[in-house]
Amino acid sequence: MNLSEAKAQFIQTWARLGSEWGINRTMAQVHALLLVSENPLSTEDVMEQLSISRGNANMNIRELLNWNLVYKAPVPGERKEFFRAEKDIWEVAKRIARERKKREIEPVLHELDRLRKVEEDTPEAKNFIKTVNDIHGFASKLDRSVETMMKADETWFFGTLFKLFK
Amino acid sequence: MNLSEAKAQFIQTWARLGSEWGINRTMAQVHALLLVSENPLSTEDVMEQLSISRGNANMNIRELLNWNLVYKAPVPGERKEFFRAEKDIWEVAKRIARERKKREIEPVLHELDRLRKVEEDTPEAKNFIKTVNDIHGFASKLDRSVETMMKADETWFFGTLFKLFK
DNA sequence: GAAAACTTTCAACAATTACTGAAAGTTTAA
DNA sequence: TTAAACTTTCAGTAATTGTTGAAAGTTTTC
Repeated sequence: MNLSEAKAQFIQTWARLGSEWGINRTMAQVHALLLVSENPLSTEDVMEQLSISRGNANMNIRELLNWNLVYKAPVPGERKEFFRAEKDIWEVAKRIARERKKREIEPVLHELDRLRKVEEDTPEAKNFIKTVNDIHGFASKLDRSVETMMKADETWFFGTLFKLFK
Repeated sequence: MNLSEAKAQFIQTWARLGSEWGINRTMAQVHALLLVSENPLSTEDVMEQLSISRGNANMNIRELLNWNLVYKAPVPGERKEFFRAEKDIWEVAKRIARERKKREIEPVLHELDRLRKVEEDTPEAKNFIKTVNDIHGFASKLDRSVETMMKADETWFFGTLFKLFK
């Protein structure tokens, strides 16, 4: 297998994974493309290499900047903007975790907390509250674990995890 | 807030969370409905309570059975099938993790492994291989952690995790 | 063994989500 | 200050994904 073939397949794999986890297919493709590009790319490069429109490229690059997965990379002597991806995969994982936690988990935790306050005293209501409570408790433990992970260092994190799980 | 209102909102919240994580909205709704239902429900109950068609109800219930998140619950004297959800939230988490790991993570790991075998010796190829290697390594550590989690007990798991992260 | 009770399938349709491309907006340099 | 270089927006369109409902399939009962 040659390099450009392998790169193309990597982009596809990454895109499929992304879309299975609720991340826009094209955003994942752009991310993958930048991950495997030696040098920073411009919007036009991305458009060409993925055969997508200017608007689409722009939107997805912007979104990747929001997620902090991609940086602007000024190229001396060029007026155009260039972009490069964060390549430290532990950083990437932490940033994705941070973003999804903030956008998706925290609102749910808040909502569940609200739902615990059902004002009925029937056995049925008690049962409902128990279910919601259980989920809330679990989700906040998970939330706190992610929080901690985000402050930790990869080697330490997995190292300790593995010793633990021996 | 009264109970039926709260249940309806719980179903909505669960459905939103599901769709943000790549799970079909209706499947999540059905799951949520069964989670907050005292007694097992029949396909017809689900159809009515969520205003969905027979085909749709059937498909999503079947899928939930595949994920092991829902059981058939024979009701004595009834010919119809009834269903109830697994309510132990730690079990639910493990089963979702198991299913997604199997369906989505493992194929990616396998694919990444294949991509490491680029047959070129340029610096560019070396760089590509490094990126793929890093991701592969990270993903398999994660994979193994999930594996371990699935064998563990909730109290022990979070207990140890928290002591660790003190 | 046939009809009633129930479950599953699937082609047509509907809803949702993503993309395009042209126009508007912004920045830069002379 | 203006025109060139570049970026962003967004209404219309396309692609994808999910749903319906009627027909086919299956199981149970008598």
